[in-house]
Amino acid sequence: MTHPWLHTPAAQVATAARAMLGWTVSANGVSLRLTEVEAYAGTGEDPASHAHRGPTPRNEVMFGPAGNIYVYFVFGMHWCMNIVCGHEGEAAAVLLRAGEVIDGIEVARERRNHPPDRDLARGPARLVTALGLGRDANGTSAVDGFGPVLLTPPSTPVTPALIAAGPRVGVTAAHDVPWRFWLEGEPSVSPYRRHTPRRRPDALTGGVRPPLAL
DNA sequence: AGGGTGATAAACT
DNA sequence: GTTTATCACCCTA
Repeated sequence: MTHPWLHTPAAQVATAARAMLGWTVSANGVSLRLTEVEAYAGTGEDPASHAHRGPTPRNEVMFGPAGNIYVYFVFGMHWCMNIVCGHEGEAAAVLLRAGEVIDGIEVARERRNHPPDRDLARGPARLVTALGLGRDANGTSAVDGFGPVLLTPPSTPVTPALIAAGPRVGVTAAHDVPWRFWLEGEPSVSPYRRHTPRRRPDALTGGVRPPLAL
């Protein structure tokens, strides 16, 4: 079995996520070694998951076969990608948060407008940009060889002692669930950022607000 | 090193 | 109308 996590039930998506560290993602002439991922479970189980409230047009791919890619659009400008896990009909996915470029680095540098190398795929939206992907990859397979993306096992397995876990980045709900996994000591791992509530701009009234009572 | 914030649009209530 | 699984850039140290 070359892709053991493909047959892992959705309830064990965290195990699947750990198992994906060190794997290679290739697309459009760039290959990355995954250094950071996050697990998201399904309906009713994980308030931070897009599938928490059941199927919608956006998240329907999460309910499909494992190995497919779920791409979503956030903050009006960024694309992020997941690998779907769990059996068909269950919703679970692993968000690809960061990777180390191991092939096609010149292409990646151009796509990302020449940042420091460790930032090329440091963060989920940067990772998608470095791979030259977007909306079109949604629903394609990362394992059958016919889609734009190919996910392949590491040549040398990850050292288990290097795997660290902690809370997921930027999520509003379930911010204590330690379902973010990364490889300790990798420069490409994104810095942890807790969700910061944003105050909306004051409407019409000129922005006068009463002093905050502490 | 770390914290604040503007940009910007689709999904959801 | 509100929220958002982010990033780049600017500010204080």
